[in-house]
Amino acid sequence: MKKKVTLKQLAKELNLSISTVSKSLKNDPEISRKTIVRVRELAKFYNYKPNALAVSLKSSKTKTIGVLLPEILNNFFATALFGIQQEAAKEGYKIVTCFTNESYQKEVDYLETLTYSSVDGIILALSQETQIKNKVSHITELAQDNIPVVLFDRVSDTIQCDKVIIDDYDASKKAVSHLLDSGCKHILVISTIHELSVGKLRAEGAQKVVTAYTGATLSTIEVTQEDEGAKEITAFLKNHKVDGILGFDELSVALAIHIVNAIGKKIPEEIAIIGFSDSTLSRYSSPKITTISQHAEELGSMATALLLKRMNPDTSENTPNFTTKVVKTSLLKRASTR
Amino acid sequence: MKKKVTLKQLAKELNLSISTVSKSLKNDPEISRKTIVRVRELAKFYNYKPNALAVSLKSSKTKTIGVLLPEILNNFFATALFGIQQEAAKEGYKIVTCFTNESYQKEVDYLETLTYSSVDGIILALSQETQIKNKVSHITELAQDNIPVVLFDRVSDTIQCDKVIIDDYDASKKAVSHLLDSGCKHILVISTIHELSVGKLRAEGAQKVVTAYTGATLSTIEVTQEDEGAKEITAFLKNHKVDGILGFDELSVALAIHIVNAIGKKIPEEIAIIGFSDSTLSRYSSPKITTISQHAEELGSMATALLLKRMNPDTSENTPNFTTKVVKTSLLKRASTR
DNA sequence: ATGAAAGCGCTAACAA
DNA sequence: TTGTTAGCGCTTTCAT
Repeated sequence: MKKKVTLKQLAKELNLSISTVSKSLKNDPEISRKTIVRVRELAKFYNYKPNALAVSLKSSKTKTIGVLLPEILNNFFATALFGIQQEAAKEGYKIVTCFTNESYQKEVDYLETLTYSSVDGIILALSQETQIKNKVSHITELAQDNIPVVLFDRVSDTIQCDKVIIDDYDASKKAVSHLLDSGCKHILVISTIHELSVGKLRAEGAQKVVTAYTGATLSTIEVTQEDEGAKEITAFLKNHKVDGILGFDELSVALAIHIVNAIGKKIPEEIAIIGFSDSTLSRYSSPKITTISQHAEELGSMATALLLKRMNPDTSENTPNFTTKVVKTSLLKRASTR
Repeated sequence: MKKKVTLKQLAKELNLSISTVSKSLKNDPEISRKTIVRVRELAKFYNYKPNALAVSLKSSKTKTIGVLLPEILNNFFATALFGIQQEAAKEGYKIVTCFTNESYQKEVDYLETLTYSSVDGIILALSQETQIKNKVSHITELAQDNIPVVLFDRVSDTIQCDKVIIDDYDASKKAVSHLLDSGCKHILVISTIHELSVGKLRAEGAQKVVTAYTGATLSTIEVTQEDEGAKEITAFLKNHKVDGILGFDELSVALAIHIVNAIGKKIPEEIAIIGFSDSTLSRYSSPKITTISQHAEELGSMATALLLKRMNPDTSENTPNFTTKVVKTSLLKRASTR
């Protein structure tokens, strides 16, 4: 069994003191060239790596970021996570990830676990339950522990911190405008996220555009339970004229596609579909689904970059105020809209 | 700014020694009831939590599991990750996750990062490049560092460790049998994972069944580049009689669905489709796609359970030999097959 | 029943 | 140029 080599062992073998060895490995100029070379050679021979735990204990830095996501079985968050991990790795940071399953209590518990296992900072998208309850003291308290937080996508005005969001309101306007411009008169919005900040913004944006166009009707179906929602949508499509559907989230889009196909309506001739989720489903459906691209990976990497800057501030400048970065979405025109 | 409380501070405030405080918090019987109560009360008052770093340094345990995945934008691995995190959390373990993007070098690098930041164990699915090169010394060497590893899904015979896999060979037989039983005569297999262990096993299984049925033809298209693959599949379907398709992976299934729809063939009447991936695409396609369920979440949680057992062996028993758990897949019959 | 002291592996101020 | 020492926060053995 290969034991991990420590400074102590190197020092002993070289007949030097521990501190000399430590300094040599840092190329400290106060150590002689000759000694440095000797030390580094032996260190390389043994493949010495400093014990990260000891370094962390000493420095109170762990080079670890805590990531708290509402769910992972969701293209958006999975993609964001990917962006986070990639960006973190660039700077030598690791990520510890937990999933709250949209539960407030889990969010509280995991946050505690993360802070007490000493992550240097936290990236977080609020759980649905947290947004509904609007209880965020578990997050604001992090400031007292001096742990920087970056919120992304699911944010809260009550929390003072750096944030990265998309332009939900505008994106939704963009989507509805696209439908109307292509001749849709009767738009149906489907949402499973009406309780979320992003869902509300999207609803407002959609309504805004429709109101501006006289004569147009905006109906909304808020889905809470998948089966019931599916029935409701099916019934609605049978009993109302609908020629365009906007799905606010992955599940809504999936339901829309499935049901429109099931009742035998042609996409986009009879019903156009546009969605907020760029999942495999959207990309490989027939026709391919027009999508608002949320740039999830960029969202993740921007959140990480912000956090890294907050954790390692430029000594030259004074601490900048909290910013909210808004990532512009783009309309990925595909075949499900005219 | 709230500072984290330490034993030292508690001791000072209580006029006790650090060790007494430490023992009290552990309910050490050699400490008087009265003292224990006093200590615990003050600890609760300050919401004392032991510094995880210090504990880890002392105990050489971090309560952290390193997880190395080939990719995350993939329903299978995302689901497995979910299972891993859930199971780990049950025992108070955190997970540090990295994505190799199927790259050997990244796998090597991340593995080094993980081991030197002292994870207690590692859960890993080999990258594609690693399986092709069959270079696994970076993994076998972990044994020398006494870091237990559990491989899942993408495994290697060269590596001696606990493993969790699915019955790829049987699953594939099951899938092909299902197609043949329902009347398919000309089956096309599509695979983007022909270089992977799992892909090879699935290929063997499929071939086996077809060989057993005289007269049936098994054709295979191995897709390396998506666009070219799509063309190849399209051409093949035009020039050959195909009445059943088996997709070995998420992309293959997606391509199959998309192309069959695009060329206007009816599913399942003209072409039946069955796949190995239970993504949103499969579940919300019209018709819904018959799928081999890989029980990804269970795979993840089993891998974690195995690792936990290996890291915290029962003192009563002697160390068990390495095991390979095989998770039985099941056929999720849906509407894309007859 | 309580405390002193050593040590996990490292850094850094200070001494020599 | 090199070494000594103290200390990060905790556990644990061994006094008292």
